[in-house]
Amino acid sequence: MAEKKLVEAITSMSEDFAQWYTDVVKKAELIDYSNVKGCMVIKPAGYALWENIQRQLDERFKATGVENVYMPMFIPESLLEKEKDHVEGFAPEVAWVTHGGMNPLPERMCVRPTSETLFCDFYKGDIQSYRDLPKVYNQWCSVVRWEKETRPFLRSREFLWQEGHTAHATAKEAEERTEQMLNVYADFCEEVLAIPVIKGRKTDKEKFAGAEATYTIEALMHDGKALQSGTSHNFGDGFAKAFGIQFTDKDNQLKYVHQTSWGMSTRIIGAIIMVHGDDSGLVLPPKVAPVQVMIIPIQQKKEGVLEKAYELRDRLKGFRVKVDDSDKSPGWKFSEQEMRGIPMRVEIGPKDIEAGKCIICRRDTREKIEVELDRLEETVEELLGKIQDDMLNRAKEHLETHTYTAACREEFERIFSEKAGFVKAMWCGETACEEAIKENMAVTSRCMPFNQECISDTCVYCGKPAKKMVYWGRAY
RNA sequence: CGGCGUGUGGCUCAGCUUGGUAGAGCGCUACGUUCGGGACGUAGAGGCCGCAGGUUCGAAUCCUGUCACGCCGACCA
Repeated sequence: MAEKKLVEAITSMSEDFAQWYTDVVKKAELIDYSNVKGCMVIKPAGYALWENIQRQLDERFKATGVENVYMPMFIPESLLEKEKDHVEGFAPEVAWVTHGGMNPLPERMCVRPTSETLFCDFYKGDIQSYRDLPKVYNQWCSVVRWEKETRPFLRSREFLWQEGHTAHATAKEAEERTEQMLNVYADFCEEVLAIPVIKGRKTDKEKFAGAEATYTIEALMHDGKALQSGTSHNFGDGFAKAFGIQFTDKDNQLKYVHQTSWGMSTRIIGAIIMVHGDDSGLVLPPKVAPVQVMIIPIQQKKEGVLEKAYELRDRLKGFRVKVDDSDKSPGWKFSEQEMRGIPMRVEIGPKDIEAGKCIICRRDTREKIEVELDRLEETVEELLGKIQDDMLNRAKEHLETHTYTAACREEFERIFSEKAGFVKAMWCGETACEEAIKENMAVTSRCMPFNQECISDTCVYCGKPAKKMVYWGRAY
């Protein structure tokens, strides 16, 4: 990032990454802070981004047979308490509703931190026969978790997400669905958001409260910290037993269903910012950018300039395109377009019109390209595709060059003291060892990747026989 | 929940030590000149200084309390 700094309003990444993040979120006009700590106003630019994520993810869900539903936002305390591990996991961070108007409620209710219990309660009554299975439901909603420390998108007290909840006749089918949805997330991140991810399984310590197995996709941010970007849980029949969700199978036996849940939240917007952003602001992959092309007229008061800009806009109707016809100076508009992460801008002024050309400037590389006006549509299409591909490739390269391998404890500790990124290392499989690593090194296990490698025979930390290769890192 | 910090026009902040007419820059409005990397001039509008007590002839400034927000830790998507 040795580029010239064009705008003072954004702190540079190298100076203070956290401040850079906050500056970008604000200057790109994604959110405003609100009067409630940890709750944010998502502004048009931020919400349009979420809508694009939502739409494309939803299409991918539906292609696998998912149906959307909506559950209540309140959970009676008695219902939340039905699954022991689950309530222990979430109790510290739920918000309680105790009154209706002036009157105390007979039973307090929490605002959903996640809706497993609600889906289970519903499924209990809705499922009788194997013919009622599978249930493959999803809801788009917000949930509330009363976090102590909050950051826009990364950790807010209320956040938007989707939560899928499925019920199946067999353990095998549930496991398949769990993995299938993890793959949907991973493919979505890579193909749409240009974010490469590591797919794997969480250790027992890190898995979801009440789950038998949690799968995760982990992405690496620009500062070398990890971000869990989507999760998929296999509950086995644990919730089914706690809630009594039974069905009569073909063999006339009463059986418990096997369940899964999976979610992706507005947190992914934080990942987009921290994977692709630079010192000039946000950089959006063309496939999710609410505006893909900003046309900026130069000397727009001169005869014919604005008209030409509108004409180009009309010719680019197949893309998400806008003309910045405000009366700011061109330099201002350039900076504005860059801070907002709009993938491409078209500069058009009297000189260009005379020459039958325009200037296209890529947001990701800031490369300026002179384009014949009659080749505009094809050039824009080609360049948007190239930007998308290049962004993924750069992110992949960053992931690769910031993934290290440690064979022994000395190496493990040295890498984390000198570098930021993922470290692949062997692990004995014991929670106590994992806790010691966290305690002493402030490093957590991110996942046990599906693509296992054998780095050594012994645990990188305690030296006992190794069971799994683990990605370790510092996480958001 | 612990540590640190901040509350003064829309925003960023100065003023507070040593009490005495509420300030600057940016933004905003109007008009004009500009326009290829955050242009400029002129004229305007906009504030009971987070809130509540107290001290004082007099409080943005001193004292007490309180609330809110931000950052960093512990916990979590």
